[in-house]
Amino acid sequence: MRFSKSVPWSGPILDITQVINQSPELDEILEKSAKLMARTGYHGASMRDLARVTGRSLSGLYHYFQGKEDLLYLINQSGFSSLLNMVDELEAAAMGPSEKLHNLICNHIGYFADHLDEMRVIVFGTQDLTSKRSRKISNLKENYRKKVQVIVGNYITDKKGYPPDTSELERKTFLLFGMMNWIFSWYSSGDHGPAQDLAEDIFNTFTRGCAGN
Amino acid sequence: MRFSKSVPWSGPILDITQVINQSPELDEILEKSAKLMARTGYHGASMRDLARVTGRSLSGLYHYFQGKEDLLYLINQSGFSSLLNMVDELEAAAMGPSEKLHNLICNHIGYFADHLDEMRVIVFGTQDLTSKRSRKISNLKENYRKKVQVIVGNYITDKKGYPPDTSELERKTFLLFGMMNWIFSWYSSGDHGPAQDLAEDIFNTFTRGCAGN
DNA sequence: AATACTACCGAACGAACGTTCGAACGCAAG
DNA sequence: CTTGCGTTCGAACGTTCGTTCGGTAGTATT
Repeated sequence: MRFSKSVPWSGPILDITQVINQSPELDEILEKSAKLMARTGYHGASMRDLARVTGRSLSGLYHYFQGKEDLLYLINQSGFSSLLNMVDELEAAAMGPSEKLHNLICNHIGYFADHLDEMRVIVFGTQDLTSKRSRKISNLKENYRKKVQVIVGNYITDKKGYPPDTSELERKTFLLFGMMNWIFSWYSSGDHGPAQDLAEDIFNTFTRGCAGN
Repeated sequence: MRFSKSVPWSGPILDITQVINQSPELDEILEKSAKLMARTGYHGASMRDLARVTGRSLSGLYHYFQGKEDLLYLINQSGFSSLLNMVDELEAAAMGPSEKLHNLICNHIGYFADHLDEMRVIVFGTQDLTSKRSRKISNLKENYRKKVQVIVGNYITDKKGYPPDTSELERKTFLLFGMMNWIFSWYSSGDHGPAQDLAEDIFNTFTRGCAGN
């Protein structure tokens, strides 16, 4: 038990870094909530709306989490933890810099395309979380960004024979994130083909874009 | 007078396509509202919050517009109209395809960097507008996207000697928008240098990225 | 049969929301 | 001086918000 005061079953373990949502019901609630919040934003989706789309009663929802804000926190944490897990595996893998960058982009785009609604919620930001939680999510995000930046840096170093200066590397990494993350606003697999084709296009565009000085 | 029922001075002309905010007070309200909404989102900024940041009373605000939703509409309309005006001028200019694309990116990034808060509000979407107004903004956005796509298409055609197929062109255009628009989430002129340098970097990355097949 | 616990709900609470209304102010025209 | 108008405001309206509380089934354990 995590909470000294006895609570029915004390909700999800909110302080853990890993993605262990030990309840399929909560997972379903998170997914359907993200689907709604992706359209309306966090404040735009009321608890009554969330009760309706999850097929539950208003008060019944509170059995799975302690407050509305938990939903936003869990959606963000789940997303960034998954991305971090993927890049951690990639870090350890035996691969050339180019292949690593290619895999990174495929993983990122693949996850994004599979969790478009959650990613849309994440793009809207963490302003509505308590500052402590907002900082926690920001740390996850910054960790991920730095690991991606290392992979991009290794690629450029390998390609050009010398490392890029930090501000150029940082900027290029942000441009890559731009191409990848902006798909939240336009991509659907039905209209624009499979995610892997898109990942391929981004990889080609970015690597060729890094070609010159 | 625009409204049959006599109203003090009837608010802004909301149905016009151009950016004619005939009141500097309204402009100031829009700017300060965008600054707050960029952090909190539309629903996250209450009319009482907006009254505070604009230095006015709650009810006093209603002299300059008819409802909270007008603010969101006007911010969106102002942004897209400005972007459209710039690209319209560029369309008419006598310039080569490469120079046109270069100017387009400089204009877009320059406007974005100068109106970061407004652009952040715009990125959050028009879900909170009435469907009629939401459609109006979507039309402006789609118009802009198509004009940019034409310029990108002319550049690629000129560079490769033959036109790209539509789905490739559409995708490349979205990737360009990704690099440009994603700056809403990271760019500040203090930390990352002047906007024109950034525009240069995006132009180089994109054009080199279009080099291959 | 009694107990304990999980899962769930209807009803209600106080707070905050967007909006309205009547009244006041300053100032230029009659 | 009085009138009318653009501008601003405090107070209040009805609604919706997130959350809480008391209670009820159903199930497993004793």
